[in-house]
Order: sequence, then structure tokens, then C-alpha cells
Amino acid sequence: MQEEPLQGKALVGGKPDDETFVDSYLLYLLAAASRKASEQFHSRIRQNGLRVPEWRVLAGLMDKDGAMVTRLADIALMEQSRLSHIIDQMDKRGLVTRKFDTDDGRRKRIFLTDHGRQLATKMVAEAREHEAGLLQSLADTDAERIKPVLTALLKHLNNDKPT
Amino acid sequence: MQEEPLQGKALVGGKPDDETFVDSYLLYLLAAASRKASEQFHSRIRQNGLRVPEWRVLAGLMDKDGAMVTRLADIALMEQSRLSHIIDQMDKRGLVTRKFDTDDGRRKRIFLTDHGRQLATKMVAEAREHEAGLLQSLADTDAERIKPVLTALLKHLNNDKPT
DNA sequence: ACAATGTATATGAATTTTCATACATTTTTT
DNA sequence: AAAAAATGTATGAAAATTCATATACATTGT
Repeated sequence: MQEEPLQGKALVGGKPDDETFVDSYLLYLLAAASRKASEQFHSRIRQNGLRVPEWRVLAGLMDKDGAMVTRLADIALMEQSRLSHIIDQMDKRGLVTRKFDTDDGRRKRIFLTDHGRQLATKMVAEAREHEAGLLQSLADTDAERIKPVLTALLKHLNNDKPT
Repeated sequence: MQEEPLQGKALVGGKPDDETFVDSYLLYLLAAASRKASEQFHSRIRQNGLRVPEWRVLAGLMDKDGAMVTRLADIALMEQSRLSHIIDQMDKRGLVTRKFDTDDGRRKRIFLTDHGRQLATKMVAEAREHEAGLLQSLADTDAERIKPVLTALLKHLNNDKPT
């Protein structure tokens, strides 16, 4: 927690583009694009009394209602134990419910409640609306081609699964 | 925390593709691509005794050593207060150091220490290496075109700054 | 020159997230 | 058919992150 004096603007500031790292680093571009693109919508999520991970769970369940925990965690881009905690809370709030899987006693399957589905439906509509605006503002841009590119990347990433 | 019986595979599983939401939702694709693409490298980061946000700080400083806190938080994709906490820890570990800005007494500027720069340099090398592998495995794929597309998207996102 | 307003960072309590592991069940091996 | 290994979920303590706000300095308007 030391504090030294000296050093001002002088030393700081831009390098020539060919010396920068992050701006041309794929994983950074992905993370940055995701964060910056999502910022606005994330605040809409909060305005609806949800946190981002909860929204991801709702959205995931809209596509795969009754998903098992592990699968849902994968879809919702979070760790299993975190999902368990979040399900606890969403269950208490009456948004989702757990049911035993008939075939495999280890599994629980997560379902939207009526209330949950109602909220999810509303949010999906907002999401689509927001996305439309985003995509429209992208028209006539390179970024326009982004969806197929991301889809291809994801497909690729899901194949030769990690080390 | 209720647990009901019944319900198995029967109700679960895939909808036709045109009914799914997340798989065609831009913000989801971005978040998923980012997470899945980064997974492997993130474990490398931890193997080097860093957490992901710390790596982002190091990487950011490689490009903009002496950045002010707010700017660095933006680069490192995190909130200002979080960065402050992280700087505390990195400072204690001797990776970075705070210096007063001569021109504006409110500002602090963050610099890599020698040790920090050494580690950052090593990690950047690893990152580039890892990225090369990723890009290579992408060759002859749509995803190949991803960088320019993301760059365009980011540029766009940074212009008409949020509402 | 002085309020008033705005900006930059730090701080600490509250909340969220992670990490390691426990527990229950299923699958595989012998 | 046991035993061993693997899988699915939950749990709780530890650690990280957020949120609201304090503090300090800068800028603006009068």
C-alpha cells in the first residue's frame, strides 16, 4: 500500500498499435465484446428484479425446461455449485422448482414455475427487442456477420472438448 | 426447497432449432464464445498463481503501464472498486505499484514492478502461444474471420456509448 | 475567491461465488 | 454380486465481488 510521488502523463499513454497486446488478442476481444455488448441489457435485467445469472437460468429453461442441473449449468455458463445456490434462491422466490428424475435418482430436473415462465417470457421479449436494436445499429458493418462467426466458433469449441 | 416426484426424460430434451432462444441470441453467443474459448487458458493462468482478473490487469498494464485506475478498470473489464481491491493485493504481492499523478491529485497511476513485468511478459507469451493454437485449429472455418468482426463490433460499441 | 458540482479512488459491510468435499446413486470391473 | 470407480447434486466455509458511500481534489459558475 505504498504511495510514491512523481510520474505523470509523460510516461503514460498510447503505444503504436503494433505494440499493443490486448486489442488484438482473441480472448480479450471476446471478453470485451461480450461485456460491452451486454452492459445495457444487464441493467434492464436488474430493473426487472433479476441478477444476470438468474436471467441466464430462466433463458436456459425457456429452451430446455426440465434440464438436469449439470446441463443447465453448462447452458447458463456457470459452475454447478453456483447453479445449485442460485436454484435455491429462485426456488424460494417461486421462479423454478426441482423434481426428481425418474430414471436416475442422482439427478434433479429444474422446471420453470408459472410465475417463472411468465417472467422469462417477458424477459425474452425484451432481449429480442434489445438485440434487434443492436443488430440494426450494426447494419452495414463488418460486425454484421458476427452471429454465424460466433456460432461457428462455438461449434468448434464444443467439439474438441478441452484438455 | 421443495422436492416433487415424477417427470423424467419424457418432457425434457430438444426443441426444434427454430424454437430455441439462446443459441441464436447474440449476447448469449458472445458470452458463451468468450467463456468456452477462455476456459483452457484460464486454467493456465491459475497454474501461474494468478487469478483471471489479475491477469487482465497485468495484460492491461503491458499495453498501458501507468494507466489511471478508472481507465485500467475499463481495459481490464471490471468495476473500479474491484480493481482497487485487486490492486491492493497485487501491490502486496509486489506485482504492481501505485504512484500519484503529478497533474491531477485525485488520480493514482498503476505501474508494473519489475517482478510484475516479468510475470506479465511470461504470461503474454503463453497467451500468444495458446491463441496461435486456437487460431490454427480454426483455419478453414467461418470462425477464422472472427477477429475483424469482433474488432468492428467493439469499435461500434465504444462509439455510441450506452444510454 | 467561494460555493456548488463533478470526478477519481478507497473502503468496508453485505452479498455472491468458488472450492473442497460430502452424500447418494449409478455404472463398471472383477 | 460385491467392490470400486464414476457421476450428479448439495453444502458450508473461505474468498471474491458488489454496492453504497466517504474522502480528496478539480472544475465550473457566479
